[in-house]
Amino acid sequence: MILYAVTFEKLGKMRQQLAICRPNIDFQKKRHLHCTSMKKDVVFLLMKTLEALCITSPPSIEIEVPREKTFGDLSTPLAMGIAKVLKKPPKKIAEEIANKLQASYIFEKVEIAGPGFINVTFTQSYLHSSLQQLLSAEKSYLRENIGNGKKVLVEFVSANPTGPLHIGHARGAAAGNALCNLLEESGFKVDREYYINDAGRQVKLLGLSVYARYQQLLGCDVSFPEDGYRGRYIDDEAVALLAEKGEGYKETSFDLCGADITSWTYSRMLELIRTDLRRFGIKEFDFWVSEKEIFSRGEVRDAIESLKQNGLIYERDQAFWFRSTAFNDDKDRVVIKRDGEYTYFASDIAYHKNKLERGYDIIVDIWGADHHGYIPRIESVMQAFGYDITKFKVILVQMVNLMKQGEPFQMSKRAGTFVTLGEIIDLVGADITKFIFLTRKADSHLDFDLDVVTATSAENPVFYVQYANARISSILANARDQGIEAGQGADLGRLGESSELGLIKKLLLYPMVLENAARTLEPHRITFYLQELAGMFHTYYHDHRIIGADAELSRARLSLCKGIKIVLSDALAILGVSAPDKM
RNA sequence: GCGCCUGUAGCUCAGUCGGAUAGAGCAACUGCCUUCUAAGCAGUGGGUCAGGGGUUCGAAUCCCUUCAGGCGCGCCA
Repeated sequence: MILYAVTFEKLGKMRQQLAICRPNIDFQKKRHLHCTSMKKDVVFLLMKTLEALCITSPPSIEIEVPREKTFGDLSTPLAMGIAKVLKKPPKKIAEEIANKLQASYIFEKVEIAGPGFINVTFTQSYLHSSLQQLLSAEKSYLRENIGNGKKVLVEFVSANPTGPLHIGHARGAAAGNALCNLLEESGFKVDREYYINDAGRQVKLLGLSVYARYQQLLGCDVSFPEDGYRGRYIDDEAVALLAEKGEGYKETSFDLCGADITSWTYSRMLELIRTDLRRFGIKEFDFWVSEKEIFSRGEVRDAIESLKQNGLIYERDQAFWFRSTAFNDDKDRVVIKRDGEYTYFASDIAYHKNKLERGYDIIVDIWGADHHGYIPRIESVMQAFGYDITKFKVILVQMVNLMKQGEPFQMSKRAGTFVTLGEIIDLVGADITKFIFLTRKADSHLDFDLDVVTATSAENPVFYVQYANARISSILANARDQGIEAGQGADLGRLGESSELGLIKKLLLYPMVLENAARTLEPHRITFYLQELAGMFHTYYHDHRIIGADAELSRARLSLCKGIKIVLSDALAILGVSAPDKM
């Protein structure tokens, strides 16, 4: 299990930050260490050791958590990695490194195992003082600033405003929300964006559908549009329209009143979407970008014109094509149709140009996995405007298979067989739904069985984690009633049992979990960590009395509990899941 | 036909630029409430990492190939 890897370039930077680069440093000195996380302490020491051994060319330093407890607390395969370059056997290199490391006060043991792993075990005093740091610094101790203020734009959900959100949108919303929180907490400056496809015929069709139902309500024989939306919510909108606007549109042709009805319905749909997202616990979007406005500001025209000037647009068969094959795409794409209309892709070009020009360091699009075929053409757009595609990341969110009693439940907006996000929230709950989504990586298929997720608590891992937090809250409250305040001058040295030391180590791994999740854009790693930490706590709780006769020991254990609670609630907050104090 | 994704325990899924004896939850079975929250704990069983080949100190992970499933390949939106 690799938790950290740095290139030597990055190490150079760390070295500068730490402002110490003498070889032959005194490993007994404490002052250079312990200003940062457990991982950084180890990486720093390894780096110094390599310097002292005049090893200057290794590719990277990886820090892993070994599977087996007997292999120590952390481990590095470093020696195997550099064996080839140094033309020395890995075990020999590992030995030299280990001998040097041994001298550091933070290690109880430094061992060589297997083909050349270096396994380190921390001293109890190191663990105790690290826990103390966590308790006093809280959030700041848990953070690795990997973003460095870089600006990130994350676009997600972006569902057409032609109806309520459904469970597929919810998965994208949960993923995007957690990712944004995670990046923000990792030192990035994040903007959340929702792109509204309000220019095409879909919105017009929405208005037409409501118009038809409205006329039918008034007994007028207006035929329903063939591709119209047949969901029940359309009927509701027609009823609402009648209630609000009266019979004023009766027997009026769509040409005359269509614009009114469409915009009335459209804004209500958008409001519905916003409400559902809010109820789902998704943080407010910073920007709602309207496709229509991109058109009306002339950005589509300008974007195509700019490509044209670069010779990337040509005419064929009375249509205009973007030469995306000049980049990564397998065929050129039409941007202006034979009838003179722009294609959907044309506004996508303009929209992504717009994104690029806003000066972000990283642009993340979260799409439904069925759009994966669009990646090459959007990447082509990026390149056509002279940007590096490495700053563009697409996260594909796989479909959710909604199930009922083990059977697939087919949804169709047009057909009207539809379970809305609002209904899911009422039926299942926002926390459960979000947590289940975040327990899988985005790009994996997911069955969401309404009967399973609502049935027993055991099926819902979110309770398991929240319960640990609530238990601790309850214990802390209990202690407070007895006049004991956690974290106040406790002697953490009293935490000497292996379960206690194990919990401390687990807490100290949290910053690395966050960092890794942020680096890979995979928040689900946090979810797995949470379940492990909660599990360790439940076991500990079961076997130990926190508040007991020994006042000193009680205070120490309360401090440990507080540390666990800090991490649990922090991680849940990043996932966008609540951490109740009582359950 | 071409491209992308997926294939890991009965089920749902983790497994980190390739690392040590492949993990968790659920389901099944067996125990644990006079205690700070039993939405909990402890234990047991469960594997040809879809198949085959290659790369190397070392492969679930990388490459090739076969098979199975999903999705995408519009002058639709």
